Amino acid sequence: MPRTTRQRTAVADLLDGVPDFHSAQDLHRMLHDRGERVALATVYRTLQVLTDLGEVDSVRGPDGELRYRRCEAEAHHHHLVCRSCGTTVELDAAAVEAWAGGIARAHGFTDVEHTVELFGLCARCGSRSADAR
Amino acid sequence: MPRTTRQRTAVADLLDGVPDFHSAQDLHRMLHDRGERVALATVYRTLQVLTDLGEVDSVRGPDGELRYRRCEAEAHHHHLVCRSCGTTVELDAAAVEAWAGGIARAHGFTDVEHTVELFGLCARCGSRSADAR
DNA sequence: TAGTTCATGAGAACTATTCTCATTACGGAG
DNA sequence: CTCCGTAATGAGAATAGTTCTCATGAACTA
Repeated sequence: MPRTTRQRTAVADLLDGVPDFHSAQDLHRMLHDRGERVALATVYRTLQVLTDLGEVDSVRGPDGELRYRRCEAEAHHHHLVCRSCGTTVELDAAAVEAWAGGIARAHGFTDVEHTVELFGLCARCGSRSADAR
Repeated sequence: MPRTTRQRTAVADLLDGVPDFHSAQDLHRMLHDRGERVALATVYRTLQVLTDLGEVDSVRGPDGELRYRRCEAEAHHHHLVCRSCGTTVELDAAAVEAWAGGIARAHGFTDVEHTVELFGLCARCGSRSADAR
């Protein structure tokens, strides 16, 4: 029985407005910049709740930090994230799903979940950093 | 110019003796139990060095903790890890590699790296937990 | 409107990992 | 075989992200 609070709403609204993945800390900063007063711990709690409800999507970046985003596709899916600017492409990876399931079954594993995330430099960031070098 | 020290050797030997993935903390504990006196920081440093040398393999578990293991396959590969007992199967995922590369290219991404890990319950642990319920 | 209970805020607490820096000890040169 | 320069170590402090505690505040419900 989740309760509708000002903070909960603020976080949800924020997520509706920003594309791509952001860390809890980032989101907290954004809320603060918007003038919303929400404690960091509350942001974490809310993100957890939303994730449990399946309304938010989370991935762990290469540095181990969790990043969240309003989930757009309904089904299970994966991401291609720009390491530099955070731009995200949602992938429908039926091929990978099938592969993962098959492999797991072949090895006698059950109750399988998988992590598949791609990180790279998007076209824009890629050309920019090429200049820098 | 890496230097061969008692600690380095101890960690390498330990890794040779244990299959499956273990956290740095676990490895440190094991060393301690073996009577080897190696500082935790040194374990971390050594694992980093070995990882850079490609002699050790690391994956980030669902909890975000890094787990290490002596790398068996030479090339880049992925894992199927039992959530319960840690048993690991090394996967040669040429199919996934190709898929990842293709997807990334299709979206204009470069310098792509990917994370693909499967977690589940191995045959043994699966049947055991079925009893428990 | 009153009361119950879930949610919040603030900061402490935790966990994993990295860093600092004084001290130790490889390993090549002589 | 010893001497030395320098990389490696130990111990604990420092970081970063995240979770927990607990007193206080605000949503629903009757």
